[in-house]
Amino acid sequence: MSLRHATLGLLVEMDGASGYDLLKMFEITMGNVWQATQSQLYGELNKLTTDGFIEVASEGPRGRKEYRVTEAGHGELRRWLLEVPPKVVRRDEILLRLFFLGQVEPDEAAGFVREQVVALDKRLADLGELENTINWDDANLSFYGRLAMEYGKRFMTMRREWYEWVLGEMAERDAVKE
Amino acid sequence: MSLRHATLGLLVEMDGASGYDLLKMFEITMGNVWQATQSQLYGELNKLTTDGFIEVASEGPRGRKEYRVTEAGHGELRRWLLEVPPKVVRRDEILLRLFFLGQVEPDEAAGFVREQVVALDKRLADLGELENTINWDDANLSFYGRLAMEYGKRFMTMRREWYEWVLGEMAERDAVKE
DNA sequence: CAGCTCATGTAATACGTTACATGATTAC
DNA sequence: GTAATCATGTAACGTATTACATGAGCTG
Repeated sequence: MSLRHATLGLLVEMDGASGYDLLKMFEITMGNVWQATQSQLYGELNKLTTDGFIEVASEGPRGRKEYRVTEAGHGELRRWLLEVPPKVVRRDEILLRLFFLGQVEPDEAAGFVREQVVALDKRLADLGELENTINWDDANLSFYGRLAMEYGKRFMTMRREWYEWVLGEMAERDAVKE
Repeated sequence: MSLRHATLGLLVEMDGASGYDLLKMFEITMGNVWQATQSQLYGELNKLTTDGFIEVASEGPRGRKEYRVTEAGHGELRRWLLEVPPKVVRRDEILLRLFFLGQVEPDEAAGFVREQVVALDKRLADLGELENTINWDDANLSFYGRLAMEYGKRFMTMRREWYEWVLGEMAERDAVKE
């Protein structure tokens, strides 16, 4: 049920927005935090409306609907933030592959890890670029968004170091085998 | 489609097993990597059989079915490992909450972060315990499993340090406000 | 023989992805 | 006037969670 709360939270921070606006916000600021597709978002907005957590504040051109969080919605968000224990979902495709890399040749395994390093460096660069692009005008989004961004950096750096370490371990093992 | 490959990979490493055995293996060794529920696993085993990637090698007491990976299954696993680009899903409920912590009082927000630290310490302790429990007899599972475990440790440690840093940032901000 | 563990399955529901579909408005 | 952008929606399918259901075999 977290898409629901991500939507509510963003709507509060943005002080009202359309589905289209929200979608962009998900792409830009929430890339490292929570993904959402267009279909999913529009569906959720309708459900949130039915449940009374948001309402259509005004309608604009091209069928645009500007949503706003209701009192009930603020309550729900607060309840979720403080009372619902976070559910940690652990599913990492890269780690999963690593687990089974013993089933291919050592050089193929090392190649896989090196590809991940390249991909990671690209993402780190993208993150740096994003950091410069973002308009940190909202006080809350700015403070907490910056914390999340720092997390992203630390996470990728940790991952990079671990990859290097893995390559070292692999090299060592293969050297011993000779 | 990764449950499929997690199942194939584990079946290869275990050199054949029942759904029940696999389920335990998922719980014990794959906790930090890939979660699976009982329903999901049994369903996937039947689909894998239909698709010819695994087969029932023998049947035991209580309707037990011992599965084994077929040639086609080995090929599929190899293909997935080396040719299918890993899909990174970024959804982190804790980070998501952090993003919106500006919407509750500062002390409530700090309380939330502190709770996460406690939960993390518990998981780190569990991981250490798990490390001692595991029977690292299979050469591949031992080598790659150890790499994955090291990842788990580094990940949690990074996270812990970041939480500390977050608490520091929060304290600083609140001090400035006075 | 009672209770535990082993062992598999299904049904309902929720959540997520991909693709398709449509049309209004704006900018050039 | 045509291309790009804004804007929303639905349908089909795949994946995941929860709960229910059932029974065989082992242990004391």
